[in-house]
Amino acid sequence: MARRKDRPGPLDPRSAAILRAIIEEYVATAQPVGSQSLVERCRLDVSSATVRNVMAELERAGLLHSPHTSAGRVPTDAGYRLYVESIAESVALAPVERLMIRHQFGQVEFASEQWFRLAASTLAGATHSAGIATPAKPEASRIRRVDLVSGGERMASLVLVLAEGPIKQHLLPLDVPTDQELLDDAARRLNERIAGKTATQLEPLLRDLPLDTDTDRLVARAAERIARAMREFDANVVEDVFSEGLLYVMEAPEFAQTDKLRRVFVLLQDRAYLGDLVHDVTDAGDVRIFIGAENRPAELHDVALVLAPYGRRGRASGVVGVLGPTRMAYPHAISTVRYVSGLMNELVDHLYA
Amino acid sequence: MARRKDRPGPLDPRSAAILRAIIEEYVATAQPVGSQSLVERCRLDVSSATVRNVMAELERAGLLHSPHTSAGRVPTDAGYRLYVESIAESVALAPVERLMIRHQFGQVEFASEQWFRLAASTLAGATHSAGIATPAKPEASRIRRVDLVSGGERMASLVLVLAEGPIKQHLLPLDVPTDQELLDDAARRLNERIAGKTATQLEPLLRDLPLDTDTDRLVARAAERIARAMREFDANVVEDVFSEGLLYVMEAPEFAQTDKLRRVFVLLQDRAYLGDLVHDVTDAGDVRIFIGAENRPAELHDVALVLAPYGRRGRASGVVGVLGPTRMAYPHAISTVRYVSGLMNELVDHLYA
DNA sequence: AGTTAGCACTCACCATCGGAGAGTGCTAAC
DNA sequence: GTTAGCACTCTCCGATGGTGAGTGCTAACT
Repeated sequence: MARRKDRPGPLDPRSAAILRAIIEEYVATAQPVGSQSLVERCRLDVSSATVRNVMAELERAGLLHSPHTSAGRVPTDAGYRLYVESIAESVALAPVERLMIRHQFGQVEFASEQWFRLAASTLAGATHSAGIATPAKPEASRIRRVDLVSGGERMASLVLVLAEGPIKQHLLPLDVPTDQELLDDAARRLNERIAGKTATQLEPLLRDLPLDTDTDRLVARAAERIARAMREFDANVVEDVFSEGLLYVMEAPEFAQTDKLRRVFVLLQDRAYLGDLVHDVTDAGDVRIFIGAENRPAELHDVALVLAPYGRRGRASGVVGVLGPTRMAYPHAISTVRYVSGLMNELVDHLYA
Repeated sequence: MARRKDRPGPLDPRSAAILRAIIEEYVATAQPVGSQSLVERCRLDVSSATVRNVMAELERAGLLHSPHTSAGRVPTDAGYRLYVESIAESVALAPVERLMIRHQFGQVEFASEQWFRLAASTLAGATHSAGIATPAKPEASRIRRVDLVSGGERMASLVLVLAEGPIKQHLLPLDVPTDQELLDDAARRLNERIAGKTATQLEPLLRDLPLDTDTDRLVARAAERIARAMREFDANVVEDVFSEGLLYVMEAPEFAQTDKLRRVFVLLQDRAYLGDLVHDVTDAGDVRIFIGAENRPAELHDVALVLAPYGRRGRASGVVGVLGPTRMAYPHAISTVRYVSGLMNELVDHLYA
C-alpha cells in the first residue's frame, strides 16, 4: 500500500488523515485507538478494514505502535513528530483564550520578579500542563546601580540592581563599624565608576584601587564582592526555572505512578541540562518541540516539551514553555506558547527599553 | 488488662514498650506489625500471646488499628501522638548529623534569600522528608531604605530594602521623562522621611506632601507606591513557603499513587491555611507536631508536620519544619527541626542585630 | 487496481477459585 | 498474669476460563 518508499516519504493524504485522527483521539481519551471506534467516532468514509490496512502501514513506518496484539494503536514519538510538523493545522488561538491570557498578564502589574512565575502559571492553566519559564537574562549583565545599606554595626547589605531588571542582594561583613553615611559615600563612588559595566569590564577597575581611607577600603571590598557576584550570576545560564502547574501533570494517567513523575521532577532541578536546553531554544528563535525520546536525558522520555524563546537575543532573553506527557494537544500548546512568548517580548521591549 | 481506666490513663510500662516497638518497627518497614515478628525482631522477653493481648488492649484504646483481621497492627494518629508525647525518648541529634547540618549552613555564606531555601533543603536531606521554611518576617516591617533606579525614560525601578533583610522591587511608571539625578534626589528625600517607618506610620506622611516641583510629584508618587507595597507585604502573613525535597515524600510507599500526593501539593499553595499554621507555631514557641487527622484540612490527613518557629517574635520570625507521611521517625525529625531552628535563631540574631 | 465483508485468532482484562501463610482471638493449662 | 495450642479469618498469589476489543488475512466486490 505504500505508494512511495516506505520510510521517509510524505504520507498520502488519507494516511495522514488517519494518523491525525488517531493522534487526536488518543490525546483526548488516553486509550489505544482501534480501527472500529475510529471510523465510528471520526466519521471517516472508509471501512474499518481499510483503516486497519493503513494502520498496519503506519506501524511499519514507525509512526504507530501496538501495546499488544489486540489493543489498538498508540502514536510513537515519530508519529507525534510527523503530526506536529506536517499534519496538524496550526490553529490560531481562540480569541477567548487570548483574552484570558492577556487578562492574567494584566493582573500582576509591575511587581517585576513575578512575570516569570506568572508566565509559567498562565501557560499551565491554558494548556493544562506544567508551565515553565526562565527569567530574562543577558549573556553578560550590566550593573545599573549599587546600593549599600547598613544592617548592624559591622554588616552591610549590598544591593545590586542589574540593567536588565533583576536585583541581587548580598551581605557584606565589615571589618570596622561603619555607619550609613559612610556607606552612602562608598556607594556613590562605586556608582560613578561601575555603572553600566559588565563583569569582564569590571576586572581592570579592581586592580589599583586606593586603600588609604576607610571609605577607600570599603569601596575596594564592595567592588570585589560585586565582581564576584557578577561572575557568579553570569556563570549560571539559567538562574532559576519557574515551573508551575506540576499538579496538572500529576493528573495525567501516564503519571499515576509516582516514580515516573519523580524522575521528571529531578530533572527539573538539573541546571546544567536546562542551560543547554535554553541555549538550543534561544538559537532556534522560534517554538521548539522535544517529544519523548528526543529529549536526551532518559528521565524525560515520557514527556514532551514545547518551548519558545522570548526577549532580545543577548540583551535579555529567556525561555517559556510547557511540559506535559507526550500525549499532548500539540497544536494548542504551540499556539499558546507562541502567544505567551509574544506577550513576553512586548513586556521586555517595554520595560528594558 | 487495663490497669487504670481504659481511655485516658497513661499506659503501664510494658504496654508502652510494646507500642513503642510497634511504632518503630512500622516506621522502619511500612508493613503492619504482627505479634510474632515483633517478639522475634525486638527481643521482648514475653511471648507472642502476651503481645497479642496487649495489642488488643491498645487497639481498644484507639492507639492501634488492624487493616484487616489477619494483617498485624498499624499505629493510629492517636498512637503516634502518645508515642511522641510520652513514650519516645527525645534523642539528641548525633554529632555527625549536627556537623553535617552546620556544614551545609556554612555553604551558602551570605547570599541572603537563600537561607530559607537552604534550611528547607537541609531539613529535607537530614530527615528524608520534605523540608519547609518560611522567610523571617516581622508583624509590621520597617523600611530601611529606598532606592530609585532609572529603567528607561519613563520607567523607574523602586527598590525597597526592609529592615529585616528582604528587598522588594517594583516598577514605577513615570508621567514625565526623568533622569537618574532627579531620581537620586527624590530617593534622598524619601529616605530622610521614611527610613525606619512601618506601613501604618507611613500613612500620615502621605497626606500633605507638596506637589510643586517635578521632584515633589515624583516623591509623592513613589511614597504612595511604597505605602501600598508595604501594606501588601504585611498583609501576607506567609509571603512565601519554600519547600524542598518533595521528592523524598514521593518515595514513601503511602504516596505511590499520585492523587494522594496531589492533594498535599495543592495545600502547600494555600497561603491562608499556612498563615494560620505559622501563627499557631509561632505562638507555641517550640516544636509543634501535627499528626494526620490533627491537621484540619482533609488533604493533610495522611501526613505529619513537625514545625518549629525561629527568630524573634514580632521582630523577625518564621517557621521551619518537615512534612512527611504520618509514618515518620518522629524523635529524629523533632531533634533535627529543633536543631535547625536553633541555627536559624543564631543567624537571625547575628544578622538582624 | 483499491476497498470491503467476513472470519479465525490473539491477548489483555476480569472474575472466580483454591491453596498458602501470616496473624488473630480464645481457651485451658502453667 | 502468662503462655502454649488451636481453630479461624482474611489477604495475597497464581491458575483457570470466559469475554470482548482488536487484529491480520483472504476472498469477494467495485
